[in-house]
Amino acid sequence: MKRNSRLSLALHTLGHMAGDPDNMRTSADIAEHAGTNPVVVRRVLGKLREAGLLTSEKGHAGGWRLARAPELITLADVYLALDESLVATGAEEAAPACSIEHVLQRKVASVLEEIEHSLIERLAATTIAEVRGAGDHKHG
Amino acid sequence: MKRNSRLSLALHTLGHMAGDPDNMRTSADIAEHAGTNPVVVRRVLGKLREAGLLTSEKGHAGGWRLARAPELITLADVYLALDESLVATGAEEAAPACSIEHVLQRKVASVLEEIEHSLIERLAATTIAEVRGAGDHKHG
DNA sequence: GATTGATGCAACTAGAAATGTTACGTATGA
DNA sequence: TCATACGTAACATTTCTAGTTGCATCAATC
Repeated sequence: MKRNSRLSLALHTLGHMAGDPDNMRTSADIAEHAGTNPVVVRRVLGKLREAGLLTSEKGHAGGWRLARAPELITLADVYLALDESLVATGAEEAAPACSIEHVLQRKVASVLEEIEHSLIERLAATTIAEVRGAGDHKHG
Repeated sequence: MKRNSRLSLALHTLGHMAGDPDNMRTSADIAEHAGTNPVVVRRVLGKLREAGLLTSEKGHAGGWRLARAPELITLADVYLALDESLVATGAEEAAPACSIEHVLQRKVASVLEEIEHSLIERLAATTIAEVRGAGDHKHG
């Protein structure tokens, strides 16, 4: 796979679940559909569970399920749950040579943060239900 | 450095140049300011030159300079020049098992493309001049 | 209670992608 | 002619992510 596969995998899986929310799915099933490994699935879905988007159950009849209606899960929820940080960079070099440098560094960082915030706002405008099927064809 | 360092380096350098557009800078100078290597700088700035944002000159008095006023260079110009693709994923697995899978894959991809498009629109709303200093303090 | 089948988690491997580095060719001005 | 700076290729290093294996834990079923 390539970059952004976590986000892609998460959206893919949630989209599936949105079509049949009561159905419990195992990580093995999901992994096969997504063409990856069950452990990878559990890793990603574990993040979503921490964020309260999914629930999981152990044992014989265990598996994964949506924690709430797909109309109430936005792409921003997913993005934030995965700790993605697409545009914002982490901590840069601590102490630059001159103070102008320092000001510029902070300015660049703040601009990028602003962009990231705009991105999250945009993500919040789309729900998993919309990812599923634009609302026009339901799954029984 | 870490991820997104190309975009960060580009904005940093362009911000510097915006403060004194007539000054010619060498990749060695820029690299020292940014705490990296001249070759890396030339790599990144080369992309910006291809996009027409910068000009470079060889030889004794050579170096790098803005190709146009910083007010006319947007963050979208920079982003696109660097061939960044933050949210959109490339080609996925070609043929999924069932057709529902196929539809869902395309749907996820199209949603991500839409998000990326929104991001670029947002980036186009900010110029290098604004990155420099929010427009209130100029450099002579 | 034993078995089966699921998650949870840790450790390790593998591979890809980005950066960093060295070296050399080419062009330009002094 | 020489010093300087870009252009580029080749290679090394680092970092990130996915993939894999193994085992503990827990719950339903036999």
